[in-house]
Amino acid sequence: MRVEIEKSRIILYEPEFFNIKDILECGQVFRFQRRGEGDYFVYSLDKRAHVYDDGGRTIIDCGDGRDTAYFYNYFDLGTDYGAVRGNLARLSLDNAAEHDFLSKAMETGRGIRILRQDKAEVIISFIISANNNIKRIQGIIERLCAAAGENMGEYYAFPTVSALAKLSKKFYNDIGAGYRDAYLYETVRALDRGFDLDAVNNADTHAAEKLLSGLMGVGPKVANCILLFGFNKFGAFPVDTWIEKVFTRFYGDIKDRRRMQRLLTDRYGGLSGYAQQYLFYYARESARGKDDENNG
DNA sequence: GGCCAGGGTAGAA
DNA sequence: TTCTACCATGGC
Repeated sequence: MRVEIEKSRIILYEPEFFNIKDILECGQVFRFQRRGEGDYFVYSLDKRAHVYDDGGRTIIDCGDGRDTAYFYNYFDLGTDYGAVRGNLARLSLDNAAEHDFLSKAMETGRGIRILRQDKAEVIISFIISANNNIKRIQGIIERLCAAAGENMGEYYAFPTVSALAKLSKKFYNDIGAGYRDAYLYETVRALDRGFDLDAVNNADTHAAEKLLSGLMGVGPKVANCILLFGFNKFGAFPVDTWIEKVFTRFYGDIKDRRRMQRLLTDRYGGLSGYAQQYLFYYARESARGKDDENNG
């Protein structure tokens, strides 16, 4: 993929492993808006990019040019996904059924890239995500931004940690967070008091998971999401209800999520996070397909 | 209208 | 260390 960087735009020519729908709708990020086919706004912290397909090109319009480098890093444009996918495919060769399934998943999610998101934004977002559905998660985050984020004119920024720390537990309840209100209230205060994100960053995946678990509302699954999407530790493998469904197809007798995670990370090692995203997206998209069949 | 959603916590065993 | 009850809310 040829990447051309202008002042305020990044242009991708014939992108084989960049598809904005796959990237945004694979569940790693909640702040985006679909404008049409292959045409999205995506928001990160106080920034916004307009990403759209234009013939054989994809344009990433970063606004006024201040944020071009930010979004180059955000979309992780330096990583060679061809190489990642090749290596990943080899890791499941000893299990034909799983290999076949992962191959289909990688084809369905051909354009997925794992974003490099802001750590605090990911922590807050995935605490909200627990035992929740994506539509509702998006609504809660939207109300959070509108109420506590800076007004950027056409949209609201994600609130800063210090702004969040001024909010009451009742506030989180009022925006619809349900019983996660206390988790958000406590964790925001911990972050504001200087919870050591660098220590998490410098730790290996397992130690980092333990550190994050010290935050209220962060259990094994949410911690792995934070590690993958916020710290880009690719040895992480979040096991959620969708991964559970996939897993049961191949290892039906194992019910425990921690054991599933261990088995999968043993197989996929430092590429676990990539495998997880392909599998999650494929599982969800297939379920959507079935719904469409049932409804029509 | 009941089941489910990118589960976690606290307390018990 | 593992098991269980409980948790708010809205999408579908």
